[in-house]
Formats: sequence, C-alpha cells, structure tokens
Amino acid sequence: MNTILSQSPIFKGLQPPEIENLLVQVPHQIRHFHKDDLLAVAGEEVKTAMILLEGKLQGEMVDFSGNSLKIEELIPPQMVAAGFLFGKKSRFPVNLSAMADGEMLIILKPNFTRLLSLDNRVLNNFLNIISDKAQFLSRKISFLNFKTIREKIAFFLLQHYKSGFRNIPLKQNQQSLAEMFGVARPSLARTIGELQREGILEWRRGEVEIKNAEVLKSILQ
Amino acid sequence: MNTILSQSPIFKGLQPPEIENLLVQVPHQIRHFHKDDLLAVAGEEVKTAMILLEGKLQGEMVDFSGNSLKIEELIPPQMVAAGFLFGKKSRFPVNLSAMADGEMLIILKPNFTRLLSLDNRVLNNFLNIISDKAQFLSRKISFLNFKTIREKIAFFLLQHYKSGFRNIPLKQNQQSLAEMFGVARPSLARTIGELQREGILEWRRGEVEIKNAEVLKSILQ
DNA sequence: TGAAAAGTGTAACAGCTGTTACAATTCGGT
DNA sequence: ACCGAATTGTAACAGCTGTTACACTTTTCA
Repeated sequence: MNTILSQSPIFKGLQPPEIENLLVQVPHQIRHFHKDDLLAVAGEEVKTAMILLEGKLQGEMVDFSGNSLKIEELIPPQMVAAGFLFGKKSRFPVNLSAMADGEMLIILKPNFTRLLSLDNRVLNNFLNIISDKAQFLSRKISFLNFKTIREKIAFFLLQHYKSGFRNIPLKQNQQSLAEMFGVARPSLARTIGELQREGILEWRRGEVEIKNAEVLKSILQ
Repeated sequence: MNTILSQSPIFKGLQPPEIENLLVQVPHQIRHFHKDDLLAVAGEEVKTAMILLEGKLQGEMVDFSGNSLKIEELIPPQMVAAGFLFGKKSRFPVNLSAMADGEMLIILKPNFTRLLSLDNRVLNNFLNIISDKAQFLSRKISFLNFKTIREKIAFFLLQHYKSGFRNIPLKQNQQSLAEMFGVARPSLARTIGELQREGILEWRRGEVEIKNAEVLKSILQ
C-alpha cells in the first residue's frame, strides 16, 4: 500500500518509510467497495479524507430534473473530495459512485488535520491539491460555458491534440462524453456526424482522427 | 486597516494586535486601484496573495467568442483568487477588474507561505477559504447546468426567499444578472416578462416580489 | 432642469438542442 | 460463432435561446 501512497499527490516527496511512520501516528482504515456502489450522495457531510487506492470512481451532479452532469472520474492514488473536507459546509457536491471494485484509505477529519500538522510537506501537498481542485472546477465552468456542442467538441479535441498526434484515443464512450459535456447523447452524435461530413474529423470507436485541425481551431473564435 | 483585517476570513479569530504582530514579520504592501482598472487577465500567473480592503472587484470569464460570464463579485475583506495561489498552474481563471475605487493588501507568495506557517489559526482559516472557494465553484457549476432560464431564475430567487420575505432586493441590474446566468440580456428579460404575466412574480427595479412561491418551486422539478 | 447615459420591455427570426423512437453496428461472454 | 447487450447513427419535431433592432423609461450628472 505504501508504494501506491508514495505516488499519491498528498504524500509526494515522501519515502514509503516516512509515510508508514506518519500513518502509525494517525488512525486510519481501509474501505472496500464494489462496482456501482454509491459511496456518497450529494449534500452528505464529508467526514473523512479519502485516498483512492484501487478502482475507479465518478462524481456526478444531478439536478432536480434528474439531468446528470459527470464532473470527473477519479483513479488511484488521487484524493477524493479534497476540496470539500474543510470550509463552512463540508458537503459532497456530487454523487460519488464506483465504476469498478476497489478500496480507499480513509482518515477522519480531525485525524487528517493532525496529519497535516505532523509534516509540512504533506500540508503543502494538500494546499496544492485543493488549489488544483479549484482550478479544475474553474476550467470546468469555462468549458461548460461554451454555447454550442461544436465548440465543446473542438475544445475537447484540441486539448489533446497539442502533442501533435492526429489520432486521439477516447477513453469514454459517447454517452459518457455527453454527460461530461452536459448535453444529450443524440445531440452529441448528430454534431459528430456533421463534423465528419464536413471532413474535419473521423470519429471511430475508441479514437478520433483529426483531419483538419485548422477548421477545428476556427470553431473556437 | 487592522480593524478591517480582523474581520477578514483569513485573520478570523485573531485580535488586531496579533494581526499587527504577524504583519510586522511578513513583508507586504498596499495596492491602490481605480474603477474599471483591469487588475489581472485570465491566464496571468498569480504571484501574490491579495486581500481586498476597500472597493469592489469582479471576476469574469471570457471565452474565445467574447462571451463573458461573471463568476463573482468580491467585497472587503475577502481574499482574491485564494484558490489559485497554490497548485500546479497558479493562474488567474478570470479577468479581474475593479467595479469601484479601492485598495488591497498584497503579499508575495513565499511571504504568504511564511505567514501560514507562523500562525496555525491563519493556516486553518486559509484551508477553509480555499475549500469554500471550491464549494462555491462547485455550486456555480450546478447552477449553470440548469437547462432553462426559467430554472435559473427560480433557483436564484428561491435561494433568497427562504428567509420568508416576499420581497427580494436585487443588488444587480438585468445585464449583470444575465452575465451571472450565462445568458443573453433580452432572453432574461423575456423570461421575466413571461413569469410576470403568469402572476408568479413582480419584477421591479431593485427588487422582486414573489407572488406564488409554489409555482416557482414546481419549476425546479 | 435638461440632456445624455443607462437600464428595461418587446418583437421577429434563425439556429441549436432535447426528446423520442428506432435502426444499425459492434462488443462481450459463453 | 452465436446471441444479447451495449453502443452508435439517424430522423422529425417542438421548444428554447441568441441576435438584432428599436421604443420606452429611469437615472445620472452637468
């Protein structure tokens, strides 16, 4: 476990023995979960720090009408709900569910606070993590603010295109992407179809080939 | 100044003499600004912690097409861009501009880090501030995810209605509200007109009277 | 007080998206 | 290799929003 944890952002810069030494001083436990388990409901109080050790989680916002917007997918060894452990109302902003079997390390809030005070590097890491979180949410807002589906697709693809590869691997299916974009699945498929007919890209299962990056860029103006 | 600062979230729980004592140990300075000054551009690096002492700021996201989305308005003695001081890419997520003359206390990042280590209460306050920030952004996402303008208006008004007052004071004009909602001004006005004709509310300059809260609530289902 | 600026109400139209439904294709497990 | 499930493609239609333009009202400030 400590080898996983040493790669975790919260323990960045610490050697496994150092991590072990810290964890001895801080009560903690392991929580196992299974695929499709609902680990937390939006609005529920966040009482523990959680570090994902194995498996895959997703956070999803569901509004009153039942529309769901997938905010993020979490993979080990990320912290879960890091930005929501402190603050006036420390409540889950999303429904947290498991996409695969796994386990996580959980530390009660007061114990976690103690952990932060035990090692300055951990504290600094935590500051960085919640800041990254805020930045992530902020980028999310700016992304969701794109008016059209064309713009969202263009932005999404160009983000991954920078590296110069014409082919962009897709880790998610259209349904999942549509949820991340906050749009309906058939609407996404329609726009993809249009972009293909215009010769801008070719969307296959599992990957997209950018055939005309210039036109794609021009969508974002 | 220290009396203002003692009401600031970052110095919560500290007496003015204690604050003074801390500030003596931490280099800082005052930055004055005028109405409509552009204090920071989105993408610019955040190099200092900023505490607003006087005046009013706004943070606005502007996308490639020039659409702007007002994220928040800041009043003293709040911290500015608190969630963006640390993290991998500490960059402004918004254009920061002054809505009124004012001044702020600025502390260079390394000095601010030192301040955090000097007093545990300040550190704890800061953790709470960025967590609140993350929660704010998260609520913003969930708000922007409402599909229709009707829903946004309903949610916005019901937030302020809880206290039982039928009349809700409006601190912003329609243009400003439309920017917060991420919609066009005439579209907002149109929907307001519809809601009025349906007898649900009466929208006057500076205030809204809720005439039928039940129907308003039913919009959010 | 009067003129300019800011704010608000309204309309018509085009464009985009959600919804629903179904067909076609591909995938996964046996 | 087969079958059921999951994924993707497509269509028609209704509904909502953005755009643009202009009239009207209120506020601001000289």
